[in-house]
Amino acid sequence: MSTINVILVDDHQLIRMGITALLNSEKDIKVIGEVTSAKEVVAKIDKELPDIVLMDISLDDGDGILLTKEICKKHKEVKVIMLSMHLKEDFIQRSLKAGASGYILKDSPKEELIKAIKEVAAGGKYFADEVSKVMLTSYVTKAGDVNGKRKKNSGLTNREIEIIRLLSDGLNNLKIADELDISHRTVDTHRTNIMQKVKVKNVAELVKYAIKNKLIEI
Amino acid sequence: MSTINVILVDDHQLIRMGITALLNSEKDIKVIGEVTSAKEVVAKIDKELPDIVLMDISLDDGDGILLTKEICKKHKEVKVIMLSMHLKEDFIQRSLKAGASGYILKDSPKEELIKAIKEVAAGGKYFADEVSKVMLTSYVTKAGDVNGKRKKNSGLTNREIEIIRLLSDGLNNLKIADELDISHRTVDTHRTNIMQKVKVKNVAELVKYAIKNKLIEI
DNA sequence: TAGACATTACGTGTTATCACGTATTTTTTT
DNA sequence: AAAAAAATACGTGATAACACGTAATGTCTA
Repeated sequence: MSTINVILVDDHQLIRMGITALLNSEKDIKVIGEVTSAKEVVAKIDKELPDIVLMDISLDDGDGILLTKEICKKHKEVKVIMLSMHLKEDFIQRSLKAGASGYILKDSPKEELIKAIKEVAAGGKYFADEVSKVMLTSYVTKAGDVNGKRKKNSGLTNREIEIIRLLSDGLNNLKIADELDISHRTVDTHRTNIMQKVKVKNVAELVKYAIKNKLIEI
Repeated sequence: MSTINVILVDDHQLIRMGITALLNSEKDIKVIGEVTSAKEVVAKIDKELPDIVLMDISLDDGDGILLTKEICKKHKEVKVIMLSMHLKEDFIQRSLKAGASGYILKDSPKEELIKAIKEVAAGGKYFADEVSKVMLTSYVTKAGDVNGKRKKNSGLTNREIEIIRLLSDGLNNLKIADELDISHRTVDTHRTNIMQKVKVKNVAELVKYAIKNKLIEI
């Protein structure tokens, strides 16, 4: 088996170092690049074309899920594995929808990370045990629509959820617009619609809603 | 110089691995134990009596700062260095008060960690550059006097906490003023002071701070 | 292919927030 | 009693949020 080239996206140096140290002890896997901020991710991947991207889900200056979406759309041969601190059903689902091939937790045993990389590099998918369990539970409880068509999300669209998460991160309309590459007026529209849908009247309540409904991590 | 014995307290395996890998490349430093939960910390330290404890500030099942206090009180020869994800003035000051000898960020360069350990093991103190800057800023802005008087005005006042609760409930300045029977300009002042103290720049971040610090419930 | 929904974007105006301040009064601590 | 801290309040100005709208595309699907 040829070497699996990995690019690591995480804004915490110690975590990057940990993973790198861990992966370098595997001879089949090579970390060919590390990226620390959302801004640099796409350019780096365009340039290096790795087999696997290990993507931290919560970057300081961006959103790992959005980046994943972009990457998967642009480079079909590049596989993305999400790295997350916590088990959040919403994150898992949105990661999958964005095109991620795996989802593992930062406190999973090291074997799991290596296994995940190998499996995904071989064209498969990999989810940590706990993640699979959450997915299953969710699948069961959401039964009633077999075709993966869930709608009961208080009627929030994907875009709206994205906006909520960025709002909750403390970004203002302009920064969100910048992040999503749309007009700030559009963000304003989304915000208005969101407020109406979830029946809140300001950001404070929206953040609490987002936390309550596990749209964001605290 | 004899070997510096380190115990590592962090609930995330990958971070523990990263730090261990990093430290083991230094011949003067040896990681003699890893602890993953708050419950086990004190017993482990009682038993091993390390030179240095690297303490994650936010453990899943406990509070790194409280543990630090306990350790420092019990074992004067054991030095604690805090490991934190973020620059929070409040955390820094509480850590110092608890007896920590250092405070570094998880995304600081690796040299910094090693330097910190050596410095603290030698009886000194070490703070990451950014941390020192926050401490200085705080010191300067809080001291309106030239005499270099020490104000350790770290915590939030009762009134400020009251305001945070109401803000987090989605009330605006006017409604809060009404609720507390004070002028809305006073609320504005409190809000400004709060934002400065906890180093956030808008309500979204403040709500998350409040939840994180258990000032409010969700 | 017509209809529904999602996403995009703008106009206009009011109100709130936030960032600078300064400053007095009350309460607590020394 | 003196000093420090907390709580009170105001001035000014820039920027952002919020509340109404309208409306053009894009996308999915019944």
